[in-house]
Amino acid sequence: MTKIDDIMAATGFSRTTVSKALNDKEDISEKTKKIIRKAARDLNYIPNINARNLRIKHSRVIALILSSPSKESEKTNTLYPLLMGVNKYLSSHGYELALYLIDSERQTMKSYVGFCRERNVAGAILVGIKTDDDYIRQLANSEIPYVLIDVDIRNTTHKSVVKLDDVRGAYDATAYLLEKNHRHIAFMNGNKNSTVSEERLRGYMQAMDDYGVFVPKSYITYADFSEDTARRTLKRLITKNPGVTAVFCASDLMALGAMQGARELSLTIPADLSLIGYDDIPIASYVKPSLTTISQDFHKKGYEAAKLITTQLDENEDKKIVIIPHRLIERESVKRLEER
Amino acid sequence: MTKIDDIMAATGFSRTTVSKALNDKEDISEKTKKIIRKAARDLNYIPNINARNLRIKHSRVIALILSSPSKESEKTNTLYPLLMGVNKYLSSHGYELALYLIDSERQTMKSYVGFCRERNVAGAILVGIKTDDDYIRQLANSEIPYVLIDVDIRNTTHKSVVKLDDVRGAYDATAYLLEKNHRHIAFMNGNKNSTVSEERLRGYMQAMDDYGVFVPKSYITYADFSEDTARRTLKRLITKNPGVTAVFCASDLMALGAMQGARELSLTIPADLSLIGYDDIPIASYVKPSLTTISQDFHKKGYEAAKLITTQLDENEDKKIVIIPHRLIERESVKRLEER
DNA sequence: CTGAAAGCGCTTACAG
DNA sequence: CTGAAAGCGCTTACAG
Repeated sequence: MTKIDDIMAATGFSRTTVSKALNDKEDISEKTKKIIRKAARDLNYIPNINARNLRIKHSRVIALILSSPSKESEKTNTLYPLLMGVNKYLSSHGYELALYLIDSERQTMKSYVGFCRERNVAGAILVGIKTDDDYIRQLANSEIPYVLIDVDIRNTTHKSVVKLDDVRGAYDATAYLLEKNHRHIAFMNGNKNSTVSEERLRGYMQAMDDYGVFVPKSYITYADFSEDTARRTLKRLITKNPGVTAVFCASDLMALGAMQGARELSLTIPADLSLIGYDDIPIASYVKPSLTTISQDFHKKGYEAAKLITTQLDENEDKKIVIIPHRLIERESVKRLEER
Repeated sequence: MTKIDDIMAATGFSRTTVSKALNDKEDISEKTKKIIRKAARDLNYIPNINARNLRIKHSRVIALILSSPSKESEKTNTLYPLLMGVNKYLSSHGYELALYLIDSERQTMKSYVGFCRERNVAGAILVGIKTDDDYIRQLANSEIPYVLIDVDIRNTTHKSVVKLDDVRGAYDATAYLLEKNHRHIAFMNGNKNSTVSEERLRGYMQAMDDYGVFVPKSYITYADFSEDTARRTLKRLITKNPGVTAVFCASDLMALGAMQGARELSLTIPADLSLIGYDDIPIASYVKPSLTTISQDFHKKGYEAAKLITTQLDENEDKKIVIIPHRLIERESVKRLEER
């Protein structure tokens, strides 16, 4: 492994000059830089990042902290494009990525903060953490800059978040159903401790309210973003409320479970029951009937989060909230009802 | 940030002793270790990995090098479970992961070797690299230990590989079709420069041969693992060979494309044409008709690759080839033909 | 525009 | 069982 001293020996310049030339500093003449760069190339020089980071006392690495129930995320595949988005921005802006996957078996894992400190990360991106997560508070209280994806820590105005306008997204989904003349619209939500679920509930309620439709308490259910829970929840919901003509599910995976549950009740979709999802995962367009849903751009989410954290670091930009646009994808799972 | 010197000051022990105690070396008394560990905890000590790696001149980081045409892999979602598998093994064995995603726009990227050298990685896992890839040779010629997933470098016996028995997998798929009395079985392969494609072709040919079925040249097509190419390829294939009753596709994604192509030809699956895939991606069980396929365990692939590279590193174990089992999943896309 | 020197936080051969 | 000292490969204030 060649190091700076080898280039120093080869060119006759001092260690200082070699280092500065390699880093393209202003106070080195072009001529010198050329000589040194050539020598570096000839000697196949590759800088030692550990030494560099140790010396400058910070690094250009961003931690991406993913908390994912693995089984589910293998089906939804939302994290992979997100990861690609983060990587795309980072790798083209001289940053590195440190992945921290939170396993279901949490015990082996150090805290995020420990992970970040150990490797001197410059900043962190947190995704899919529940609002009641303990570590998230730790990070918020540490000196490590971070941006949140889809989460929102309460009682703190000083933060950066990348998210959808989930109130609006849920509103759009519900309004779509209402426009198709559905009135008995149930809502299958995810998890009470998740920011997106809270917002989607608000959007649903608001749309129903705007259309002057009363929402019975029993229309609102929670299935924890799980496919199988959704299947069982749907059966219970419809059995208790046979009048329901449409269900808005807060995720496509739950909509898939609901589809299965409906099948088990011998209900045809959309003839007997209309379904609308959220996310637009790949499976959504392949199921029969294909799933009408609110589409979101996971790649962009990751990309924007990476951009946000790095510009905050590099340009000392202020913390802010970035909204990723969503859009309704009309497919086959919703039926228009006759006006009464 | 507390460092070793702070613990040294707090406990009165030397830097050497503190370091050794923290690393649980044998030649430090239990009593001393206890004192030092407590101080470390109290002071919230977190070791600086950069300093450590710099000093020991190697690291416990494994590079995972993924080359993925992003659009396709968002649908197949095979890389995410693989990543989880790698991470699971590594994180529970004191190793770290450095992700290197090869973008379609290659130009910005350094070579793998450069990436690995820069951060002093202990070893690398390469997945999905074509056999004609240039960088792969570079790595093979470097001193960096590596294991390959699904690829096989020719003319080198000294290597570690994690893969399926793809000859057998393809054989099983083809034999299944033959057992269902199909005789006009076409094969839609991936890419000529991929190890898996070569093996799957061999398996297909071998099965056809074992059953004494002649294979016309025009039955063998290549669709580059792309869904849309598969769609077009199937239409061309069937138009040219209307006698074909079944197609074995070397990936589920291609089978999905073939399904679409068949639909465009007004062919019903499996009534008019039987289809079998490879991989068992999540979508396979959700399409209508659901896809009969060869299932592989991507999580295990990653896990085993990580295990292989680290045991080679730690225990100086020999290079070897690990075979991940496959299994045929019977679903709805294949029809049994009447015996003639 | 260039160079000598110090130091980032750790580990480890060596001596006792 | 413990410690003093050197050094991993870099960057950067400082001096010239």
